[in-house]
Amino acid sequence: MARTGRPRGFDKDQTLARALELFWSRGYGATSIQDLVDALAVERGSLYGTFGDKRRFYLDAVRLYWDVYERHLTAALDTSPLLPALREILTHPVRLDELISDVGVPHGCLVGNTTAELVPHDSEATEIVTRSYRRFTDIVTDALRRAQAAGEVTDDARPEAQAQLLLYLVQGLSLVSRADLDRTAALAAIDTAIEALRA
Amino acid sequence: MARTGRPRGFDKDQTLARALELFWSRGYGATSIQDLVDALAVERGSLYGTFGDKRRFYLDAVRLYWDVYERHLTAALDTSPLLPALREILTHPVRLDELISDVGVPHGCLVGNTTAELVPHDSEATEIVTRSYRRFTDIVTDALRRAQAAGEVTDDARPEAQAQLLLYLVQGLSLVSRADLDRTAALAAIDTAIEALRA
DNA sequence: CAACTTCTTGACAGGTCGTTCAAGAAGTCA
DNA sequence: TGACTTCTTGAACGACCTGTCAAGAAGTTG
Repeated sequence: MARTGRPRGFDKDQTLARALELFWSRGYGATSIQDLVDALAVERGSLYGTFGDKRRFYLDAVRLYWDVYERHLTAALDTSPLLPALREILTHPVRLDELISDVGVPHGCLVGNTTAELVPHDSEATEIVTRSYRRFTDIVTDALRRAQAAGEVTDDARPEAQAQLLLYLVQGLSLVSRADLDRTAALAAIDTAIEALRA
Repeated sequence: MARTGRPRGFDKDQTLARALELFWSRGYGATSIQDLVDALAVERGSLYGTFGDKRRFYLDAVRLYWDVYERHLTAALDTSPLLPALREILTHPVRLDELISDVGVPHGCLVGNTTAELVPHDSEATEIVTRSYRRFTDIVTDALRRAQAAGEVTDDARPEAQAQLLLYLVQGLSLVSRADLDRTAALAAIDTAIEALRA
């Protein structure tokens, strides 16, 4: 049963991806529907018809953000030795190629930004970010467990605790780098953390 | 030269402190002037007359927050051995007594929240949070330098890098704990970090 | 072709927001 | 007391915001 009626004049996935960029750099509250209409070249009614209200639109963007990130994370950590890959993941927020806004400053992690702005008073947002954090620690814990077994990573601490620490590190780094992107200091801190994990 | 005219009917400092609480738990955008009027029992005109506009009011609250925190930090780290005191500082965001909103969830660090919501598009906010981060790392660096000299903390890494790492850790912890306050996991991660610092 | 369905457009409604202001209240000072 | 200064009060303003909707446009189907 093919869809009948007038076809959409824009690509839904691509529009969501571009909305994600906007939400990411400006935040939820500071991004108005009018901003989206202007940036996406899609009229209000079409946005509402396609994505529902603003909150749903935003949460869909956050979900998309996390899905992409999780795929990247899983793929990157499926390797040995682990520590170089881990270092790569941690330095992600301070690299300028992928995570930069037009003013030349990284805009952090969208999940973290959502945590600051919508959690805990928005329960659906809380659920999304909580699940994202859990998945991060699960994926990293698995990788660390393998690396401990291989003798690459110290077993002075449990992999769960190490993974939780790395979650805090990457979130803190993402946040602080919005204000104060000192790449040298950031890389030195990351290297310190990586070295502390070495067996 | 004594001030003439009708005296203020409320305490300025105390009102700012209570506004800080509100801004802290709800964020800048989600706290309306009406919310402040209701919570502080001070009419709009008086707030504007005393504190200027909303943004100035908020930034003053952030400055107050940081001043209090910095005094606490400096005093707490002026001790030996350092690591127990450092552990105390790091666990601060997950303790419920001082940093909890009415729904029983910590609301993070106001400086970090400001970073997520107002940085980088508000230059004055950016300046405040950047300075706060710098002061944190300066204070912690000094303490670590002393503790390295005393043989308590490892000198495998430079104290600057260790301090930067601790900044990321405490900011990440504050943020993530808003969504997912697993005290056991948080404490295990903190202990892992502290042990990695031990000589 | 005509009937039908869906998408697009942009004006509009209704609410909330930050901010201002004029009039009255409550002090100080001479 | 009267002049002066500052604070308080709450109504009002204009801007902006999210969300809706009716009319037209553009496809599909038979």
